[in-house]
Amino acid sequence: MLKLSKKTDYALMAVQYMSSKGTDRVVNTKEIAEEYNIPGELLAKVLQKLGKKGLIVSQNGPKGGYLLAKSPTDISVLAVIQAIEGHVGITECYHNEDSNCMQMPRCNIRTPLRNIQNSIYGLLDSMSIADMKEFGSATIVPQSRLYGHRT
Amino acid sequence: MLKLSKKTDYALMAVQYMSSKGTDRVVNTKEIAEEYNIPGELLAKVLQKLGKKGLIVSQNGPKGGYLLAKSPTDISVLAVIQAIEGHVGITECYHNEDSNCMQMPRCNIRTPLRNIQNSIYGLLDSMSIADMKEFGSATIVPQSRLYGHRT
DNA sequence: ACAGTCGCCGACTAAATTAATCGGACTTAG
DNA sequence: CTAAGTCCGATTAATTTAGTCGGCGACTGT
Repeated sequence: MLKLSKKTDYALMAVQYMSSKGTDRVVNTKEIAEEYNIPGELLAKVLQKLGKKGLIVSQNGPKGGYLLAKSPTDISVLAVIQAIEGHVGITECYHNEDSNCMQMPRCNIRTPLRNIQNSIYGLLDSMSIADMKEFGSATIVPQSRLYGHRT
Repeated sequence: MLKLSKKTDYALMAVQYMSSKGTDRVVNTKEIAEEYNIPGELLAKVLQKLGKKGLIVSQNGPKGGYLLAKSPTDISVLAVIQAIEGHVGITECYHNEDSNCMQMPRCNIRTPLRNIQNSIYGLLDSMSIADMKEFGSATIVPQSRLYGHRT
């Protein structure tokens, strides 16, 4: 349905939150969960995934928690999404070799959809967490002229 | 998961198919279903939805079927997607008034995600069925420079 | 050294969405 | 008048997503 999952939302919120707290401050799961009314156990898993992907760094024990692994300008929205959702494909039948899609043989939409997908990838990759923060308060619309041949 | 539903895929395939058959030729559900190995009953509903939205025109009785309602250059990919999926929202908590999202009060990602969504909308709206056909055989990549400040 | 806080992990259940099927009505060319 | 088609709502099946549970391991402070 072309929608991000809740987990991904949570991931973006968390990363954004950490970003807002500075790069040095250790933040724990409970703190974020309470800030945004997110089920703690679920958020925990989300953060663990982000950790595994190297986007954030964990610190064990009491007073432990998480830190951003890099500068917010170096973490793309795409990276966060992919960390949680794995392969982000606009369609099943394209990149997935074992998708045994019945339409494969004659499919007439794969190539154009892949192009659309690539454009979306490009967009998501070009936006960093730092950018999100910026756009969050202001109302800048990063609308782009892409093809622009339709009205 | 940022993926189109099968129904939407079917819709795009069908419209594309009709487009390829010319604007005057009446095409029936079975024909398309067999061409692409799509469950007929399901495709039927998809086509009915496209009909209701005025993208295609139906013709009853034997030798009936469907026709594109307009030129393939005037049918955007977005229109087809929206005909099937209704409101295409990258996130729950934004446009939907009754989504009672628990994160609403402090959500720090709504605005930036809306901007991303708008960009995707723009992309999908700028691409027509006729464009898809073009990109289908060739391998043109309509990748765009959008922000371009990340490597 | 041990107790409490916190991350780590996998299995599980519940809920929601999507895919597909079924049954029957309406329309119309031949 | 009948067969080939669309039309439509209800239902079931399958898949995905959301959230829960229980136990383990790491670390800090006393």
